[in-house]
Amino acid sequence: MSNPLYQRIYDVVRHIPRGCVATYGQVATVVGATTTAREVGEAMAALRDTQPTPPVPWQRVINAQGKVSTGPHQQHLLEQEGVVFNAKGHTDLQRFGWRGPDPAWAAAHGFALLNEVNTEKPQLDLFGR
DNA sequence: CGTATGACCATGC
DNA sequence: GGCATGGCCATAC
Repeated sequence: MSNPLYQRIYDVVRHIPRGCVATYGQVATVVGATTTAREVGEAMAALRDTQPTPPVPWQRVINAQGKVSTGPHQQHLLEQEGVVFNAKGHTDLQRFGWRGPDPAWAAAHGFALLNEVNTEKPQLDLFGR
């Protein structure tokens, strides 16, 4: 697509590392203030017909509930990359969730970072032990 | 330009 | 946890 907005969305998705997942909302936040999760979904849907080059790792974009939105195939692709899902199809966003783009890259291309949530999290030892 | 649509999300029950 | 609702905003017609 020559669509500028979609190109920006694809650029961001291409920066999600292997073995990580990002939510539609996260991608929307990075792309820009007016961009919504719905538009990210639209941009991903457009890939069903035409795959741009370089390819976009669309499977790494999932919904805010930690589940895939398109069916078992997407989950399978992620599992091959090392992402773990439980029996109900949920993944742990704290563990596999994307922490945001490289700050230098984001600044160079005019993208935002993922503020809020992360940074310092309380040391609740509720997983692992 | 108005309407319908959507691989979404937060909220409330 | 599931289901319904309203909001969101770019696209397609």
